[in-house]
Amino acid sequence: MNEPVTIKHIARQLNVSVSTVSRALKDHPRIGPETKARVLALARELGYQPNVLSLNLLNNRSNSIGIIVPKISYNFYSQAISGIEEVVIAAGYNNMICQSNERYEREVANAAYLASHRVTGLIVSLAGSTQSYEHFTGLLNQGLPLVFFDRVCDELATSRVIVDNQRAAYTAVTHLIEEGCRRIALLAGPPSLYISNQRKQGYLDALRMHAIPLCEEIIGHSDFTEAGAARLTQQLLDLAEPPDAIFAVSDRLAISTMTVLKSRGIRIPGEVALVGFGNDSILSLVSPTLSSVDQDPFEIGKVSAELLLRQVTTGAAPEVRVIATRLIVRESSRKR
Amino acid sequence: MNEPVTIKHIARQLNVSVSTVSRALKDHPRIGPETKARVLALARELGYQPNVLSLNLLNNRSNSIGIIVPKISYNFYSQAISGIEEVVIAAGYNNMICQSNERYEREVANAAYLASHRVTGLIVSLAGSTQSYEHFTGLLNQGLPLVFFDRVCDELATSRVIVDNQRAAYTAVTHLIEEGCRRIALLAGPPSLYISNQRKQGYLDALRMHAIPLCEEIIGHSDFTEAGAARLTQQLLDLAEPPDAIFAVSDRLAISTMTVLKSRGIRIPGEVALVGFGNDSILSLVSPTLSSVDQDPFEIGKVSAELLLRQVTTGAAPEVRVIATRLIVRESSRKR
DNA sequence: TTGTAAGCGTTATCAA
DNA sequence: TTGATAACGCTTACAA
Repeated sequence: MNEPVTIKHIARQLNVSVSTVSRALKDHPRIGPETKARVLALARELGYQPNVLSLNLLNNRSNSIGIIVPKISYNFYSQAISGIEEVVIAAGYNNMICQSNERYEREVANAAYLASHRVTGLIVSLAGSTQSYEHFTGLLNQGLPLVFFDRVCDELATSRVIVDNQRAAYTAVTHLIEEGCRRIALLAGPPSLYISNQRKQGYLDALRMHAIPLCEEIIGHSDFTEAGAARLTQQLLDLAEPPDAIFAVSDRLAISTMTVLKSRGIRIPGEVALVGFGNDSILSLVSPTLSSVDQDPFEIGKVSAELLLRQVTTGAAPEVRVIATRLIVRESSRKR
Repeated sequence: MNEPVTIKHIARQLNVSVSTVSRALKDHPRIGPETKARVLALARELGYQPNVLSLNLLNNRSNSIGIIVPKISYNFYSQAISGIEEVVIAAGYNNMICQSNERYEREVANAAYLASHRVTGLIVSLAGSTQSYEHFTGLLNQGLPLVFFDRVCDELATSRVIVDNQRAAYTAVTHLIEEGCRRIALLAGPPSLYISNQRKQGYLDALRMHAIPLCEEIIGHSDFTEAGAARLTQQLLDLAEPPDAIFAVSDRLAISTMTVLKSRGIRIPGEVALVGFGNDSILSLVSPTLSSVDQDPFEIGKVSAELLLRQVTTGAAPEVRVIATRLIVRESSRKR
């Protein structure tokens, strides 16, 4: 039960003051070379580790970046986190990862937790149920740098890293139209989320551009959960006139949809074509392989971290970055 | 840029001392009801949030549990983390999640980072490359409660949450034998890892029990990466006498193996049967669906957290828990 | 070159 | 019932 070594221990053993020890350890100029050597030697011998808590208290600021994502188990987010991590660690910071589990209350708690730890900045993707942003406005007013990615908040003047959701959705739906689909259902996300609306807008654009009449009954808003997607899919299939294609605004929804389609013996893409969003690594392994919009989550994470660190170190203004997407066509939507 | 409110601000505004404010906020008995009301009112109005850093420094202990896993993107670990989180949050703690990325150096850095934040305890699954444990022995000697799960260290006297790897592997290999396979390859993990050896032992047991001769050339040790598994699979298939089944000690390895088999046009399970370990949610979606050993990662996480918290609160002794597994037979190993 | 002392935000102890 | 003070580990003017 040897308790942690502090500079006090070192000072006492060496019969010098704590400030001398501090200076020796910090490469301070005004210190005798011999004293310095003695301190460093003993510090090493005792396995001295600076107490981060006290340093953070002193600076009123920790050396960590806070990350809040809906769920780390979502492939997209764990990859984005890896991207963030690469940049953050190279810059000498650490990161504190939190998941909201898609719940607003957890997101609020996470934000408070990270703020109370005086993180250097915050990188956030919103929970599906989040509809108000006071838990962030307060922090912004305190001057805490904040970067949203993927599920961003467009009401706050922060950096944002997004893909061109509207264009990507437009491309995906146009692809379905070109494959001959005419009754294309949309499996959307919660209307409260910006990206959800953007993707829906792209869907609407594509229909309009190709003079396909809009039909509200084949547009379903999910809560981004598998269960919700499955329920909506069942409803779509039970319609008098079921769709001949489904565009799901996330891969998890698409997978859930696929499971339902298969369980009802519906051929993909023969009877119903399917396109997802996110290009999860799973998609090329399932059968049929699933078409999707590739978003490069690792890159999105990296850029998010870069924007945040730039804001921290150079005081740069918030910035919006749009990352390129591309449609990956696989079996689930190839009808000819 | 309004800076965080402290008890000093409140004290000054109310013309009382900081200790009075502290007492009011902490429901201390010796405080005038009127003063208390005034303090609470102002604290609420100003949006006072206690400074966690100073509290942690004072107690030399944070209110968080540290978690180190090889990769949060591995389905097994993100689910285990969710299990841990459920218990930890219900008990009023937070958690700090770190990933070693399978690298020993990151694991050491993570351990130091979490220790320096004076986490209440540590829940760890080892990196594939970890072969020495000094980064943990020091912390143990400082009295930091430590629980290993999944990839545990059997050289340290800590709590451990594992499955009966040897028995599970035995069952899986026996299943392959019963399906008629006679030349069963083992795709093992790094020999430095305890679980890797346990699973290998189960494999050996099964062969011996069924009088199947052991053949060293069809036993390959991977580093738990997809690339490594793919390389080993290629080698196995290039043998003069390739295997008629492969038992991979992790689902990621199995998936990688499956990809190679498919790319070479080898029928599963017709020519080569395949069984994985972990029962990743992906397995029922791939084609053919993959047999695997189910480990219940959520439960493993929960139990790990429970053991840790018990140790923290009641000073209970370290304990080893074995979680039940079951073999899930799917298409990839069903030959009749 | 080294030491003293204040301070970061909070709580606990002691005194008033 | 309240206030002053020390302490947690560390850094940094300022003094010596």
